[in-house]
Amino acid sequence: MRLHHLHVAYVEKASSSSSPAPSVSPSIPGSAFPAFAFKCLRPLAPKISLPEPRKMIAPPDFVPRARNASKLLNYAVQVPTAGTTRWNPSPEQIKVLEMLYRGGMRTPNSVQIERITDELGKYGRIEGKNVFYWFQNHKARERQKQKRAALLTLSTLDSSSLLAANETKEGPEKKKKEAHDSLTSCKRRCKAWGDGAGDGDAATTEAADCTDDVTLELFPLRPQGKA
Amino acid sequence: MRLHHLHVAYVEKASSSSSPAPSVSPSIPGSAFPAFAFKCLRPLAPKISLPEPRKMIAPPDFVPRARNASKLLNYAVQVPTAGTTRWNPSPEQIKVLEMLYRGGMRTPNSVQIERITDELGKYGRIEGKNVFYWFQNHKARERQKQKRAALLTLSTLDSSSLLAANETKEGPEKKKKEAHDSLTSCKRRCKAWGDGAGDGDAATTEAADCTDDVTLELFPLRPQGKA
DNA sequence: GCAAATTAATGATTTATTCAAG
DNA sequence: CTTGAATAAATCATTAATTTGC
Repeated sequence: MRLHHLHVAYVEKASSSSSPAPSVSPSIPGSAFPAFAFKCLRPLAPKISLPEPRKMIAPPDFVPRARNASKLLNYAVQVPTAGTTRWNPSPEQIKVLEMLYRGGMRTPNSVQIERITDELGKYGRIEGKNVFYWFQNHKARERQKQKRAALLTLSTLDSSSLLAANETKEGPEKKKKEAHDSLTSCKRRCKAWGDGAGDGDAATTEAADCTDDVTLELFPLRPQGKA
Repeated sequence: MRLHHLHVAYVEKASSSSSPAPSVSPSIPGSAFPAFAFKCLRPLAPKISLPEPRKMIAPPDFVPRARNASKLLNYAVQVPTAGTTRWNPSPEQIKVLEMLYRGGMRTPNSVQIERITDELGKYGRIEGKNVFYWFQNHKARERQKQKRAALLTLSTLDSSSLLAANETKEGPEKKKKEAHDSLTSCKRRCKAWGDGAGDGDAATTEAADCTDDVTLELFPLRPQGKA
């Protein structure tokens, strides 16, 4: 009954970082979006326009994980030539991302990610997945930070049981698994963030309508358009 | 000093299965692979060949979840024309998927997914994400089924404490969070399932080399090639 | 002062849990 | 109730800080 949204991945230009010019690197070729930048195109059958096109998660790459391979068999791991490993966000990028986060953005949709990626691309190599991951991780870690602080506060003004001995050096100390949404009661708050319903060829959707509860514009610098 | 791997997304061919002569729903347009079908290609810099090219998850679609959207604002959700909502696997599809699962496949890589999707496309509408999700869910649910059975067995032959009252109607009953890998000791067994390291243009990798501990061929019916 | 060893942050995956369509 | 779809939590792995020995 819904539309089917075909997701079209558009390739990134492949060899992009030949001359990174690290700090601000203006010329990040292509690579606007890795792959998960698919948008919902043809419904596969003449469907009506959904309320929203249903999102879609992007499954992993299916390639098995190579846990500590590089460590185990580190034979001649030469040339750290250009940064090609994991994304290393520049201060500007982090600043903007945090601004957006504080603005209330939790899980940006494809259009938003595209914008953000495009914008942050000015400050260094970045891909859509980086933006996505950043929000995922940041959200999660802010939450757990808050949680920790919360129950530490509770315990402090409750019985002062000195549970500070927990994280002396033990990072993952079994976790409490409690207080899932106690303090951070804003569980699933503003889940409706834009739409991402790029219908068919209308890829130029504004996506600036997300006036949910935050009034922060995505990128005031770039109201619209690609240029 | 590490090596880096750049992951390059490759576009899907869009309309590959133009005339599959399917048994059930004939006109499945393209959609051989959604987007998460990227593979790790060139390292962007002359890196040495990794043990394996590092996988890459495919971040969700970024479109916010529409939990009960269609229910909340179900204004004129007309025409249930053709099934376009969620994938409804045909018996043949399920049969093949279960066969593959029993064969040992847990998380197929992109090449495998592509194949499976393409193959199962003969039996009805299907997308790569469906295959991916199926394996995810099936794995998870088989695991929890096994876990449940395991500790139920234990409790039965231990003290017969009748903990069956737990899941009368309460699906998510806080979970035990215990016995993470007690009975299902095969934790992360055959994680090495193929490679997905389609090197460069050699997209016609066999992907039939995964002779890990299962000898089941992916699709004996279709040894290789698209046609 | 620098480079190897160690620790802390955090980017990237995988797994578990939840939601809702059929 | 089953199960496809999506999100959140947990986990892993890599990179930057930091420390230590020279």
